[in-house]
Formats: sequence, structure tokens, C-alpha cells
Amino acid sequence: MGKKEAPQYRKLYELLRGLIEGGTYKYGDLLPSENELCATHQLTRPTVRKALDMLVNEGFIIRQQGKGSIVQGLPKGIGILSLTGTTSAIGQDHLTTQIIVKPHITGWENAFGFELSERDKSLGCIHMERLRLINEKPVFYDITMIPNLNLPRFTSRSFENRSLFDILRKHYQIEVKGGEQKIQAITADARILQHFRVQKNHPILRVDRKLDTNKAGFSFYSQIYCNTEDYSLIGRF
Amino acid sequence: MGKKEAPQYRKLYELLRGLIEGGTYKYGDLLPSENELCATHQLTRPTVRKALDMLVNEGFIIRQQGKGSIVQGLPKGIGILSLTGTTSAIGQDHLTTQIIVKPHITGWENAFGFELSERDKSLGCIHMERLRLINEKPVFYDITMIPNLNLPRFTSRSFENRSLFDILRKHYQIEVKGGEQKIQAITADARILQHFRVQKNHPILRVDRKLDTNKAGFSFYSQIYCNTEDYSLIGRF
DNA sequence: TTTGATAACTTGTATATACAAGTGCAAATA
DNA sequence: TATTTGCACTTGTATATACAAGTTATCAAA
Repeated sequence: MGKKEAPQYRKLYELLRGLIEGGTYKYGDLLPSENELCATHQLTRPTVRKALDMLVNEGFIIRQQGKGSIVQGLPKGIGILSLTGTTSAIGQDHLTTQIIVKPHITGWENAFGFELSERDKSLGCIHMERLRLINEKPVFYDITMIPNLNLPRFTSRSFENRSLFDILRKHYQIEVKGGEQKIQAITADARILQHFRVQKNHPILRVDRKLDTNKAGFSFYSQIYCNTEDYSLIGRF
Repeated sequence: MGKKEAPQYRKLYELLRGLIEGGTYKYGDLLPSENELCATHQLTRPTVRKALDMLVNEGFIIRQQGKGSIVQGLPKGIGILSLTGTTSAIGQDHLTTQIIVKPHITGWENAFGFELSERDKSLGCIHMERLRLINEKPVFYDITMIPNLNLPRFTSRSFENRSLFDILRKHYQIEVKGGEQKIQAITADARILQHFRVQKNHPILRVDRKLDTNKAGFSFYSQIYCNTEDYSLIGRF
């Protein structure tokens, strides 16, 4: 059950990412060259390059042949469009979570337009609804549906302070590896509007997401309503 | 000036991507194993894996240890959130483009909230506004601003039938490598509403984008208004 | 029949190496 | 002085190899 040790390239990636996020390397700085990193960490160039590839893919650095790896700015807004969950994306601001509908087992009404496997349909799902507030102002309302697939004690866990992603990773060794999302601007229905404390024609952003995990065949689904009046969703691509 | 031959891993990537997009490999299929691809294309495994890595990053396949590379579904909506431009994303539907404001050189009023370099500020920009229609219905309105940096004949080119990305790549060897985007739901102003032929409180999705290219220090900017009534923006992550 | 071991596949990680190609600076040259 | 050349450094591409680890089917044993 114990988690295996992370591979070398991943450790280096986490280290460098941490140094960028922590401000040790700032926008425009050059990272140590690949050969320097090899020497410092006792690795070979392909391994180092794999770590740097990950940083490139996530937009932390760009590479320039003949010059080096140039640090890029951090995402400044809410990174909900990237992989990290809501909780890890806000930064300094004060984020609180209210559970509106506690996790409970039910059938699938639908999966926000995504197709469900027959197995998932027959299993039913764990349903949960949460409201997220930034500095006391409601910003996200999200509905999460997870196939009811052998997650002991799941419905009784606390989702107040910790992100769903963390809980899945730490207690169930499930890591979200990617997914698909559909984005629309809508005028929300009365129930959602009430949570956001806004008026009838207030525009709301809706994101329907299918989240794929490291367990083959295990995906879950969420629908996020977002009041983008004060915070916009940002992402790198 | 001629374009260099693409590297092997890129050629394999294009080939496989084409086969997936063309339907030769369908959802759930397994690609040939890495060793088979090596044999077929006279390449070594690291090279083949690099091509597959790219497909993974763009969501075309997932890999499962012990099993193989599993083909995923194609993006079904409008892939504006991914790298490919609008034109290549629509698929079967009929897309037309109307130039509302022809490309012309002007100063920067702003860059949609992104920071400009002093050099770009002093150069001014090429400004252009286009309306895209899908099956005769207006869906996108986009404002593009490109630093006025030595792009001969640019303002006189035709943007009716071809995507901006294609023109940049073919005529100027500029490839968009990524970028940053901010997404909000808004109620549009009168000018935008008029183009979309919708009423006052109709919700509109706005995407502000900074596009980074393979030329270091060369980025351009666009602001896209989108009526998501019939088409939602989709993306993989 | 069921169970369990095994073998033959698959992808994952890592090393070691070589040369190509772009950048930037310093020394040599005009 | 201004320009060119060359060198040292960077990342980019590619090969060859080895072993770890997950999946699946087969076959033997219980």
C-alpha cells in the first residue's frame, strides 16, 4: 500500500518547480544549465531534460537553444483550468469551503454531458456540492460526482479544508492525470444565483469537467459555476 | 530561408496524429507498441517515445504500463482552448470569416491586461478584428494585436480563408508554442452584441490570450468574444 | 474447476554517448 | 575602429542499451 519512491526526474521537477514558485528563480532568470544540473544532482542529461520538459509543458520555463532555460512568470489568477485543484490555486487570498450537499451515494442523473461506462452507471455515484468563497465572497459552486467504486470511508471524510485532489492522492493513491472540459457562459438558474447572491441576468461561467486518473477506467466528473466578476480563470497552454 | 526538415520524432507525431484524426485509430484502440513503431520506422525507443509523449500531452492517447498506448476520443467541440487556432478546430461545420477591421498599424491602447515590453510599446502594433460564423451564425468575435515587428506584407495578406497561425508559420516561420489565457463570463457591450445579433443581457464568454512563439521575445495578443449558446469551448488538460 | 506460477509481452526509468545547431563573447583581422 | 572568425557554452536530436514494473494469456498443479 505504501507509496513508492518518486522517480528521479520527478524529484528534480518538484525541486525546480518549488524554487520557481518560491521566488528563488524569478521571471527572466536562467536556470542552471542542463550539464550543471547533471553534476549537481548526479543525473544524466536525458533524465534532467525530462524534468525540464515537464516544466516547459506547464509553462514554468521556456527553453532557448544556445542560451538556456528561461523562467516564466507564475500564473497570477485562479488556475482552475490547469491541473491543480481550486484550493492550491488561489494563493494569498482567503479561501473557505462550505459543504452544501454532503457526500452521499445516489444514482447518476447525468454526467454533465459526458458519456458514462455501463459499469459506472450500475455502480451509482457519490454526489457532493460545495461552495467556495474567496475573502468571504462566493466565487465557485461545484458539483462533484464520483463513481461509487470501493473508496472506504469516503463519504465520511472532511472536505472543508482540504482539496478533493489531495484526499484522493493521499488516502486512495489516485492521481488526476488530465481530463476534458467544456466551458460556457450562461445565466444561472435561481438556485445557483442565490448562492452567489447576484441578480437574475448576472453572467456566470460554467465548466463541465471529466477528470481522468492514474487508475485506468476511473474518471470522475464535476460541474463548476464561477462568478468571474472579480476573479477570472487563468491557464497556460 | 527554406524550412529545415522536421525531426524524426515530429514526423512520427504528425503521422500518428493524422491517423487518429483521420479515424484509422479509433477511441479505445491500441497504437502499435513502441517496439513495433521502432521497427516500422527505423527509430529507437527514446525517439518513438518522444513522439508518443507529444500525443499524450495533447490528449490524443493515454499510456498504460504493461498494456499499451490507448487512443482517446477527439476533441468534439471547439478546441479554441488548445493550441490549434479557431479554424482548425471546427471540423465539419461551415466556418466563414468576416474582416471587421482590416489589419492596420496603430498604437497599443492596451494588451488586454497583459504586460508589454518597452520595445513592443515603442513599435506599435498591427490591429485586426474578425467575426467568425459557423453555419452563418456569428460565434466568435476576435481582436488581434501583433507587435509591429518586421513582418513584410503582413497587413496586405488575406485572412479570410486561412488561419492567422498558418500564415505566421508558412510565411514568417513563426510558430505559436503556448501562452496564457484569462477567461470570464460577461455581458458584452453594444458593439459586440450587435455583431452577435443577441440581446442586452445575453451572456458572452471572453478569453484574453497572450500567445508565445518560437521567436524569443515575440508574443502577440488576442481577445475573443464567444457566444457559447450553441457551441461550448472545449479543451483537454 | 479453480488457483497459481510462469512466460511473453507491454510501458517506465535511467545511463552513457555522440553530434548538430544556436548564442554570445573574445580574440584576431581588415 | 569596425568586422569577422573562432571557441566555449548552451539546448536539440538521436542512438544503443539495460533493467524495473504492470498486463495478459497460457499452462500446470491443486
